[in-house]
Amino acid sequence: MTSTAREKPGLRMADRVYEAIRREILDGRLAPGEKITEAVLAERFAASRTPVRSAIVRLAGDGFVEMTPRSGTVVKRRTPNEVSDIYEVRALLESAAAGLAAGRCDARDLGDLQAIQSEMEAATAGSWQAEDEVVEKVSALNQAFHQKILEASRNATLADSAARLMNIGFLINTYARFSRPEIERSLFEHRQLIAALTSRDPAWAEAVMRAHILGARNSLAAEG
Amino acid sequence: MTSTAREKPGLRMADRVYEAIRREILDGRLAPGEKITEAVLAERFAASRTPVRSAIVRLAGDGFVEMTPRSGTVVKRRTPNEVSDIYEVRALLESAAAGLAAGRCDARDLGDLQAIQSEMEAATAGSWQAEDEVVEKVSALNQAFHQKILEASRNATLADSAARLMNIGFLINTYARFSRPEIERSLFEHRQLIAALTSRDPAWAEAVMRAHILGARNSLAAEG
DNA sequence: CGGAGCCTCATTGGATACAAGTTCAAGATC
DNA sequence: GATCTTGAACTTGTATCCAATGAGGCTCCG
Repeated sequence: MTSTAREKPGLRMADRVYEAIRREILDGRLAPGEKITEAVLAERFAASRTPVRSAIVRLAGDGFVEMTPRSGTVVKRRTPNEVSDIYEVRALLESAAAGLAAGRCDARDLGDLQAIQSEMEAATAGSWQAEDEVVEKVSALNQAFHQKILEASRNATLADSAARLMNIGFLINTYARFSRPEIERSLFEHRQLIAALTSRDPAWAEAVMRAHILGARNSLAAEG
Repeated sequence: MTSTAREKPGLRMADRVYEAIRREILDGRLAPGEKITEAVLAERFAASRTPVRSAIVRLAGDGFVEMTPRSGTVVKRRTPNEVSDIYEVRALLESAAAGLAAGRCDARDLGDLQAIQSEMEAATAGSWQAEDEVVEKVSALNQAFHQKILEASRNATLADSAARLMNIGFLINTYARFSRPEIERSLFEHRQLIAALTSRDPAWAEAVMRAHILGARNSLAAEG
């Protein structure tokens, strides 16, 4: 897996820094184009430059930042075209994953997916929460849903390639992607996806997933 | 780009070490499962542990090695199934790239491809060379050919994802993939690919590329 | 007043020193 | 005899230190 670290969370400073910087980028607290200086981050996380440096190297490998040899590191900018390209490749990979999953998933997978779906619907229905919390929760569950399907494809390489792109894609305008109408659409399409997987229909699953992702791309292009 | 460094090649020790280790893995001089110790590599490359460590972190990100927190690093093993999975995803990505390239490539791209093809045929025809040299040359040209088509797809994300897999895939049994009959088949299919691109036929290009890669997977499974 | 060259300074890259954890083996105990 | 314990050496992870280089500002000249 590319970026899931489930080891004891207090041990490697480099990992904590990696996650922290990644979160700051995803949250927009580190804006695209912004310069990153190792010493500043080191002080912010109460660490030395060594683990910060290691984290930055990893982030560069994941495509979050860009290191230029002796000049410095900046958060990578992405043009609308690049974003569109990312979604295109995601559509390709994840639709293939959905098709495979339709032929390979078991009852447990389907149960997990249904559980995620239920939680997502509950989170959406809960109108007492602040909209920000809803968006955050939905975003996390959405990611879990897609991840689960990738797993169910039983092709680790495919899952990893797609997960990489998912992570990068999520740094763009989460709020536009999860406005209320978008959430409704997402819920509907996820239901379809579960139906397709349950009925073991690869072509259907593939098509729904492709439509799901390309639809997201389109709404992103319209609003972003 | 993931792993192309075209800056002045004497400046960053970390990059030189990265390339060196990567080559050793691709050449099989570092075997899958073998343990990597930073101090050893540091001495071998006349460097300190710092750049070696940086290189290892990058290699882990690229999927060449596996770091376990305080235990050590080993060259990643791949089961035949994983290899098959890699080829499956490559087929998916590169066939899509070929399809896009058919609609987007220009005369310059086609010229470059033709040049690579000619060089490859020349290398094959030259029977005075040692077989090892032929294989090495053909392997490099083959990689260049595929890379060129990825470029011509004009989708950097797609190109990067596929290139990543290509690099990983090439560490497996280069010699089986480039036995004489395989080279002949490769040359033939590359010719078809150029024809499809030249006639701007996306469906054809896509199909040929898919057949090309899945064929390679099959012959690899048969011999490896 | 504007531009080119130099110079200082901030920042990155590498080396070394140190701390902490893991593995492996030898020994003791059941 | 097998297993658990304990200890020592090795290896990784982090901190600090030093060198080298790119960037920005300042001055001097046109």
